[in-house]
Amino acid sequence: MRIISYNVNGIRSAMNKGFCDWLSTNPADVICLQEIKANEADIDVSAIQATGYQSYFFPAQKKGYSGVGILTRLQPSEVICGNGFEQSDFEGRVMRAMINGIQIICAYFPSGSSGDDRQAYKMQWLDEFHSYVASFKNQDLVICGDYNICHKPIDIHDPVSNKNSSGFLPEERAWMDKFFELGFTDTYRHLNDAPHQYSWWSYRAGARARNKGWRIDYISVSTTLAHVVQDAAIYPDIIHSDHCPIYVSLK
DNA sequence: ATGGCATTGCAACAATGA
Repeated sequence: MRIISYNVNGIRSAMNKGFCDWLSTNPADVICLQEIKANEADIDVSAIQATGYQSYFFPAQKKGYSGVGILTRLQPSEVICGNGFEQSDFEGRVMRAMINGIQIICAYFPSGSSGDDRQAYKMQWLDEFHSYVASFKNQDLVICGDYNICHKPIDIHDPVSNKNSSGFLPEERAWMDKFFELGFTDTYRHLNDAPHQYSWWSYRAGARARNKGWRIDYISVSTTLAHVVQDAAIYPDIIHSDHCPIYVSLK
């Protein structure tokens, strides 16, 4: 099974930049989307379906904000919106689909960049998400998403000047350690130790052209699944968003 | 330390993002 995670920064904006042409190339069997920033009624779903994907969306209650979605060429046996935490579900941050016997979770972790209150909420959300994934005892999980955290210095272009930046704070990086220790594997790092590999770049100051980025998007799998990870990739040349798609293929 | 850029809602800028 081939899986992609992609923060599209507004699915309508991405569709205006050729997102469906890219879908038509059949880039994966399942595509987890974050930051759709739209209600389903405002999305041209027929244009997506014409590329061969079924679509499921979980928008935020707040119009034009956050929201996640799953596009799939395979029939899910179950699709669940939300993870049971009130604020997270109000903001449309987590959904999951059971596909070919694997629980695929799509998550848009909060940003803490807009102020102390949002950073505090991010830390609360991380605690909640940890208990959510821990509740799937003995099940194989694939956790796709925009984690909004760089795990290690290799995952950010300038670890020194960003040492106090939300997304690279010690407590956030410690959460990533704890998350992986719970029994998950970072599929990209499992296969690749190359530096300068990023999935998000600021729109400002030509950051993307200069590859001044952050690796904040991940596809994690239950460590019991690590042996079936065939390939993992980042696609920085696919440009419909300030993030790029990331990819994994499972045997 | 600051600002820089983009999407969206809603019709002028405000909110948000990392």
